[in-house]
Amino acid sequence: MSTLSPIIVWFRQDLRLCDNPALRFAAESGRPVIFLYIHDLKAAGKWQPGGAGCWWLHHSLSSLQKSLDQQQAKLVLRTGPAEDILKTFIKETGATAIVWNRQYEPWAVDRDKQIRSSLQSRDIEVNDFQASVLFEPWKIKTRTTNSFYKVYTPFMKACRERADTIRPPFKTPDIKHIFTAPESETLESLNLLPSQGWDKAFYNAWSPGEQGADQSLKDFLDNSLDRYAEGRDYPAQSEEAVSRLSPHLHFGEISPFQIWQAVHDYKKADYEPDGRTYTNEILWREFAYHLLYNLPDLPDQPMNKKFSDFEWVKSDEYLTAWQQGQTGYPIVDAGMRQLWQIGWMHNRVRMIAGSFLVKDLQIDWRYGAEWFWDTLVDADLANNSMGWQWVAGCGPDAAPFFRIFNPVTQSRKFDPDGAYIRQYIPELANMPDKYIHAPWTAPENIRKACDYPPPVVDHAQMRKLALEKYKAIK
DNA sequence: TTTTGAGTTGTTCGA
DNA sequence: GTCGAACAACTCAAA
Repeated sequence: MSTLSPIIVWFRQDLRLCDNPALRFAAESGRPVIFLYIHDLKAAGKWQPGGAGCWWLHHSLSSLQKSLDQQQAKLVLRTGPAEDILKTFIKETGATAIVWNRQYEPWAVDRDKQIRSSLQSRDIEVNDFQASVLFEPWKIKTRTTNSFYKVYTPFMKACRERADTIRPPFKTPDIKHIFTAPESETLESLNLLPSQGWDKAFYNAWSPGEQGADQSLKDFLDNSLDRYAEGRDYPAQSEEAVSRLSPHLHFGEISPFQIWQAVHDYKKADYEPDGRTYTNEILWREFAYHLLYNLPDLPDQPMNKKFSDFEWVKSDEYLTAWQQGQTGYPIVDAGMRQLWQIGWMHNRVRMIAGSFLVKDLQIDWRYGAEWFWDTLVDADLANNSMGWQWVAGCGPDAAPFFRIFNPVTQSRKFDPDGAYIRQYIPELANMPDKYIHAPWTAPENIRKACDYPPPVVDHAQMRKLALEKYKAIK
């Protein structure tokens, strides 16, 4: 029997048992372990999880509960400000140690710093771990100026030079001592699920939780990795060759270490170019965390300050049309409806839809970021902020101002037979292939037979206007 | 210090 | 139909 006082494993965005350094530390400490999740929506301020994120969180917590149950352990749920909850909880359990895995969102960094010093002043042993990024965002520095990277390619090269430091994933630990679980709130009482039924289609599209994440990775390796470099651009279901791991990664149901290892282990000889293209995406994620950590303003302020003067259009009508998938540009609308239906959009289509909001409708990228934040199951502050700044052209590694996506050209190229469009826009089911990418060019009788809106704006005209505006802020 | 080369995902135009 | 160049100028990172 253990006479040691208990240790708390504070779960946050690391809802997994495998490759979990904090959990591993606790299990190896010999102390009785307590498993805690704190529900504190206020901590993140404006960036608290949106509707889709809450849906995922509910099911991910449920999955974690089940996994712990199998180990005869219990996940304790508590609601309230993290620091208060922890202090009470420590008093209640007599714990003298706590562990967690690090987060990098500015609000989380501040919160954790405060909690760490507050607990340490009460003689609580605090240990935190690197778990959700391959490289700590303060560790990768440029050779010449010893500052953080602002351009992806050199950052990526710097990461690859250090690839040998990427550790193999840890196994799920055997937890020998489990503390008798204190009282827990029920998962239902956290109220994470929507009261209206907008989440119906989510259930078929996703399996939140660690097992679902492992399965997604396995499916991706088995079916898609060896055609990823090319296939990743085609959003139609029958051709989709992406991993769909983004929500699992966001909630930490799987770690980048597990992915890195799995990709490198898988058919080593066939690593190029698909393995490299895919791991480059993992490194894009690293870059987003690198930027967010070093530039806490990233979610709200354009990196390129000239963009503070950009004259964005204020139009509720345009914004609503975009959000509801009623712009009259099928590829854009299909993407926005996919987002609404399953809380996720294929990356190629995110770029097209994002470009359309910012360059064709000329609406401030922050409105796009907010909408994505609320509707994406993979809403992630680092990825979302960087992605929108990139598409708007104001990011530190932005697309050149003249790179404006043509929604018709993109549609023809990446959804040639319109399968993706037809899946999400049933009104266009019978539109001939010839007109599917630009229905306004169809003869009137065909157009009239479909209940689909005409284009909200003229692309060629708006492109010209956008180019002029971009020139004006120089 | 200065120089040099490069920069995720594109489009259009003219030969 | 295909192909290469132009589309600005600037900032970043490394030599």
